[in-house]
Amino acid sequence: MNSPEEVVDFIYNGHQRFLPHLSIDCVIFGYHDQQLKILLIRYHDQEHWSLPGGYVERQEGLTAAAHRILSEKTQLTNLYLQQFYTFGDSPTRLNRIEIQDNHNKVYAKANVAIDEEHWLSKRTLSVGYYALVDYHEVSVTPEFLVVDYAWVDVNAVPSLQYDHNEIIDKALLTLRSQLYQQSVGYNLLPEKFTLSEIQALYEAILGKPFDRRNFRKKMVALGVIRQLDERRKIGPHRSPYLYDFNLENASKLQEAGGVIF
Amino acid sequence: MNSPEEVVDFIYNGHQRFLPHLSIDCVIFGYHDQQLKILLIRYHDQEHWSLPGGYVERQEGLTAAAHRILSEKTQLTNLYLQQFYTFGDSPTRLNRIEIQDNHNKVYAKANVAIDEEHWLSKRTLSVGYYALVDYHEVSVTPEFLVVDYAWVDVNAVPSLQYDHNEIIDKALLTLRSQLYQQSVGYNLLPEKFTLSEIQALYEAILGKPFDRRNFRKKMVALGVIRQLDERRKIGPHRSPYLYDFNLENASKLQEAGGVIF
DNA sequence: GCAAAAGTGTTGCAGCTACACCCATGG
DNA sequence: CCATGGGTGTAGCTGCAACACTTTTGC
Repeated sequence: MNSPEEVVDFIYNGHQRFLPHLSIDCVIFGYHDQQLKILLIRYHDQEHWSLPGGYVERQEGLTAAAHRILSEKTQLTNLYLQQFYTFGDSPTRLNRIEIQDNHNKVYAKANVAIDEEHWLSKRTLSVGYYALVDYHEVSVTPEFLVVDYAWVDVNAVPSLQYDHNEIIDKALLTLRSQLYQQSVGYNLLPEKFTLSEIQALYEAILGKPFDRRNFRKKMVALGVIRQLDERRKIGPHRSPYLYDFNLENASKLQEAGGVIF
Repeated sequence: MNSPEEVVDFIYNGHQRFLPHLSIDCVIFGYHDQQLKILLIRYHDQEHWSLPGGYVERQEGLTAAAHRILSEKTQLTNLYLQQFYTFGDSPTRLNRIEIQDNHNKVYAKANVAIDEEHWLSKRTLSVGYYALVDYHEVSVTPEFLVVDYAWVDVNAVPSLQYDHNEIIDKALLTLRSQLYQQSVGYNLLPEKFTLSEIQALYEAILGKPFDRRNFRKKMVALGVIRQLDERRKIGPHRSPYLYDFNLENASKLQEAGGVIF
């Protein structure tokens, strides 16, 4: 929604296009500067930041909706996207007055107001998806109601709107637990990378350091990555080997994963 | 809904009480006769069986709704209940005609019909919860529209309505992957049990046999169970020791679980 | 005494952790 | 030649899998 007209249309006609009472919230992970970051946005006249999100069209699959919303926000398609939980317990989700109030502050920018019977004033459940994106390829779409966006370190997330902090916590837990089953890094790193790079990524995600030698052995033994016959020049140091992801093996890991015995 | 009057009231006034477009489906696992079973129900004039489910009240938390629905169906409270996925992709969920048609067959028993604008004819997303219940304590409530119910072995689930087979598959995967983190067995076994009993349960859930000695070592080492200073008489055989669950340890396992490194 | 179930211990292997020294490169 | 980062191997430990014989009990 890039213009006041589109916002007004959304307010008055959105209920025909979208399902009420249900939204999708996206935890978009990007990796930059040795840090795992999350994309946050801030709506007009709102003190707290939010997760990017959207609504599901009436005849649209849930997964399709998540992909659409994400590509609307980041201009990226074909992302790694994973549903992790559906949130419907937080008291802030049930507080009509607060919800209506917040919406009205935001929509004031387009000179519209909603009353308590409006579909956007109602209680909303939210399906959480997390995405892994290449930080450098993201170009956040400037939306009319979004006055600011920022990539924040996962360890320094401010207090967010509604239950969005809880959503991020759960997303991180899920991401961590799936790190070795899915080829998570595939979407956060360039096609070819050095061992140090992927190790730094894993350290950022899991929040702890690893031993270089053991890390290499584990990743190669699991078949997650493959060493290439190629090195990269990196200034006044020895040239490190490049690696890439072994995607065939990843799908096998995925099938076997989860069940321990 | 135990009477035609309640059904009629639900049809005509349910939209005031419940959120539209959203349901909860429950995969209720019970354990009996060395088999892991699932509770299925069959609605009036429906060929296929279904999972028990229900709707979320407008001001009710999602988890609270799941508990309410489950206790309405089984008369049990305080169950182990776990959300595992939200389903909104299956084409059968988007096929209005089929949905309306099926509903009308069912509701014909109460002599009511719904048109395509009725809230129950609309596309519905479903939040999946799985529950673990003590098979013996369940007394399935006879509902007016439910003409039959059955406990079926997880390995012999018939073809179900909509995407309910997919829901069960995902529930089983989740249950299996959480087996050693959560004290899953706690809800499927009596308070005290023999090693053979819990081993048979784990074999039923994971679908493969284990070695008695290794199984005991693992369960005790993980701190999931504790051997008691008590035996049980079991006819013409040696009296086995009893065990119970070590719930304190379970919560620790849960925190550590998931993240591998 | 016999049939059925339960109790129990050891060995080998695989995979993880901990750990330190040398090499390559550019300035 | 030096500072920085990269490459590499081994030893010990833990945890898991494989495996068989003896004990208890009621009939």
